[in-house]
Amino acid sequence: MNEPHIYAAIHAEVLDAMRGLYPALAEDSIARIVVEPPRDATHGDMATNAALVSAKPLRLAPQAIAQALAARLAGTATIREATPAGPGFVNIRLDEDWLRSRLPAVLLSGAAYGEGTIGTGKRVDVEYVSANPTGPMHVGHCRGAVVGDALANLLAKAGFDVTKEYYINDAGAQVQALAYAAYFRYLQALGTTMSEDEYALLVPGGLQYRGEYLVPVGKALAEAHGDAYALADAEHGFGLRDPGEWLAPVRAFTIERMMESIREDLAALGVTMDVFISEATLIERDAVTTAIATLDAKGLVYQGILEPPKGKTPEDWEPREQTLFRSSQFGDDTDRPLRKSDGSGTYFANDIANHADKIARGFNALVHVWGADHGGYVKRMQAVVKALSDGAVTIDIVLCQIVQVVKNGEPVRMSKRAGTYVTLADLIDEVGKDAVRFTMLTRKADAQMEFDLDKVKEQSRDNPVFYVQYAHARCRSVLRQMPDATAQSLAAAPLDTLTDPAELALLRRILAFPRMIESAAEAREPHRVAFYLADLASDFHGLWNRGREDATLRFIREDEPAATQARLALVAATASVIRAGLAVMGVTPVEEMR
RNA sequence: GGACCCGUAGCUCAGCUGGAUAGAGCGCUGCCCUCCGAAGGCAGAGGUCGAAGGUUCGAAUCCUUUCGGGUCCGCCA
Repeated sequence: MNEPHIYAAIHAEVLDAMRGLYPALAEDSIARIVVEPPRDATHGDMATNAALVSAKPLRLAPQAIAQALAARLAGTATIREATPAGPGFVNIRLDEDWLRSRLPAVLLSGAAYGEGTIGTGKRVDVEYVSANPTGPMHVGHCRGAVVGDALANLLAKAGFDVTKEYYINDAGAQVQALAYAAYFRYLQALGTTMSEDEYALLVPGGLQYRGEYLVPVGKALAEAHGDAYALADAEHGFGLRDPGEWLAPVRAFTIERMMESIREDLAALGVTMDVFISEATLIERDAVTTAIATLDAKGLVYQGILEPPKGKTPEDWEPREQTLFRSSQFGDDTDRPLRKSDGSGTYFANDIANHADKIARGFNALVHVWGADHGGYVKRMQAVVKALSDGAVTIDIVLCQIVQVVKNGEPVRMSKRAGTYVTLADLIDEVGKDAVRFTMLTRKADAQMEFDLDKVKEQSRDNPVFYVQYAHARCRSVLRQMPDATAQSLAAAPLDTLTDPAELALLRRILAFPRMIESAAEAREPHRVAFYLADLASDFHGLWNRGREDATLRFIREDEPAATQARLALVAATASVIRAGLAVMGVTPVEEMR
């Protein structure tokens, strides 16, 4: 069990002090007290708003409370100095001995450092990727995959019991069209002379998926079933047999193959799912009907007619009575249809079943990572979860904005026809899995991103992938020179020689890691890990560079074995924290730069 | 027409859920390598946080309006 991190420790001290000073202070005011790093580091290590938030309930001047609080906090073993400031802040300067004393625990906990407790006892389901199984994954899926995976890792790090989930859209018209496309490749494998365009005229919706990736599927079908699914045809050799005789098995076979390739792509990206949920299976289990019935029992389903969409009304719009869900009662703009005119469930209805299933599986919190094009879907899904769980289950939806791939300063156009379609596998081949993952996390999810293929491979200060990896490699290179130093031996080293501002800055950064994990998890923002690591790397490189001008600041000094041990402890802790952070991001640390 | 996301230094972006004099990298300017850790280092300039109102002790952050950019918008998934 980790001891509380430094912010939690000081927060507890501040609360104690406030309770001691003002026994009458209500708990809801106490709950608003925070301890944070001040924006300006010259103000100290931490600052608290305790006086500001309790001034009104106590009917006292904030400055007076700040005075009293500062007096009470100063001079403990942890706090060297507490001073009232500004409108009523109390600035806190930590005792440096205390800070140094926290380092051994970092070394000893190793990869576990930063594990938090905010998620303890909570089960969270993170659903991401969920690409339709109609073809290979492309860069458009990539950001969601990385963000979702890192977010899941982050939540696990913060103490949640996490399930990584992939929802397979294997029920609708898209996979039907996919099956027809695979069937064409099957006929080709048998030797049909029919052209794509001829075939397109024979099947509903035409030939929608013309990619080469279905060729092996067609071959496999031919190997497995011979010509049993085809019809001898004088003109082309082989032609279309009644779909009733082959469509279902061909569809199942093709989806299975597509999912295999998706799993491979994900594995190349370092993503492994815990659970795959099939939309078709939910329908077979009658989960959709059941879920709608549940909503109906709550009085949230009715027959009604929707207003036409505002603005551009579709040509063929006509008012129609439909089965609707009252999502507008939960903040959605309008109610939403549950059944198509043929009586089958809409995609939305199926997704309601999916969420009812999640809730039934006992999750306390649901998280989705979606592309920006699903933005319009957010409110209705939140409405569903609120309605089904009576507000007991939380749902957070992280929207990832578009990624623009740039090469040689030119945007790469995404076009299947022009052959400039960038698959995920291509991207990984080009820059490597680690660079892809790290780079995808160097923007917050809701900002658009440019993925510059050249920049990502660049070895310079402004490429954070390189910069962070380089810091780790430098740490490892120093440690390799002192092979006797282990985490255990370094954890026992006296640290009182660590007094240089650059050393202390690095130490403070290391000690801030658990708090960063906590707040990033709470905000569902994995990109913060990347920014933290860049800052940590910057502190480390800064210290390294100091050693260039001032030889007494080098890590290894033959004449000063004690100081060397202390610095190695700092270096080992730095490497350890970088590894812990990269682990959350799903990036493999490097031992040396090449 | 409506919904959602973004708008912060010349450029690319952070800003820890409302805190103090708004930060980083790149670029720019000026210094620093015959050698010792320069794929670099140090210092400096650069901002009415798109605009206008509002909420309060306090706003880049919350609300309203508005201007740009993006993603979408009834039985598609």
